[in-house]
Amino acid sequence: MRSLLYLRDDQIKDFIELIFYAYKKTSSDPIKILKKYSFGTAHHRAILLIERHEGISVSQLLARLQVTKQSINRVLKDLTKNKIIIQKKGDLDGRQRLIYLNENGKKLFNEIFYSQKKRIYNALKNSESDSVLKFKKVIERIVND
Amino acid sequence: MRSLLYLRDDQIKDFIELIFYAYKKTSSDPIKILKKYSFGTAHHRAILLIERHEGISVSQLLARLQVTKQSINRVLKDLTKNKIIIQKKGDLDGRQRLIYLNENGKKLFNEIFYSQKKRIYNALKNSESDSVLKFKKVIERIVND
DNA sequence: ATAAATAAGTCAATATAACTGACCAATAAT
DNA sequence: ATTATTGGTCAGTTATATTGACTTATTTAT
Repeated sequence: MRSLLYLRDDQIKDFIELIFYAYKKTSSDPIKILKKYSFGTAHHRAILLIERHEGISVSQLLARLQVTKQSINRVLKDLTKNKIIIQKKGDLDGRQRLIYLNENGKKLFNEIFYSQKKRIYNALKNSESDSVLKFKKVIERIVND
Repeated sequence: MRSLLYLRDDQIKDFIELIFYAYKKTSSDPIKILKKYSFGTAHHRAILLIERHEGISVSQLLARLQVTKQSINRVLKDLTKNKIIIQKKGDLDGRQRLIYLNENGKKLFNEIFYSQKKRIYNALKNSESDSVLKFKKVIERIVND
């Protein structure tokens, strides 16, 4: 196996470190906003997923967040109490409780998203579209084994 | 402001989601290995940083992990007890306790790294070097505001 | 030489976010 | 009618981090 310059161990270690900091930074931006509701990162990730997949079921949310039922339930309770989400009984499958952001929730999402968008936008605006698309392709390959 | 295709809100939301999964996946690969020592993600991140910066001081480690002194101390105690690291008094500044992996620690690091490397390597091996370099540039821009 | 600042470590109490395991109710699939 | 699935819940536990106060050793500044 050729030892390609861009695949040397040091480069790969760099990538692992960078991925950690990228996550850390993009997820820490909205913390001040979420604190107003005493929400944490668990609530944050749930809100992002619900916005991207309106009407998602509890088990789908569970699979995406890779946490347990007990864990997600605490979060969903908090979000419901604070009138961020509503849950509707599924039409096709009455066992499911499909989750939607309500008006309040959409407002909160936009606040959160704006704080994260700034970081990503600033990072990408000076890159060529080619770089951005290639970035996306590579990160997708990392995510999907 | 032009609404560039690759900078639309949906794309940016994709990126935020992808960064989360990239982090989640690269950090979950080594969990089985770490469980042998009853180490968690806190120990994991410390080991990675110590390997990349042999002789790092406690306060530098602290700053990079962005946790408190009390928090890192629990981890360093565990790592010392399990003979993963050693701490040496600094030559230039005797107050510092510089941290090094010992032989055992290097072995553990290699085990961990190999499990993560597979994922990154497989993702990158079929990409052109150009894509990989551009990926790195973009993620660096995301990390450094 | 003495005082102030810094690096590291520690004690105690608390918060949070997750976990395991067991169990139940409603609904769907066979 | 039986079994499987979706979701919810109770109880107990673990991992990781926090705040705040305090100590020791060492370095820097006056």
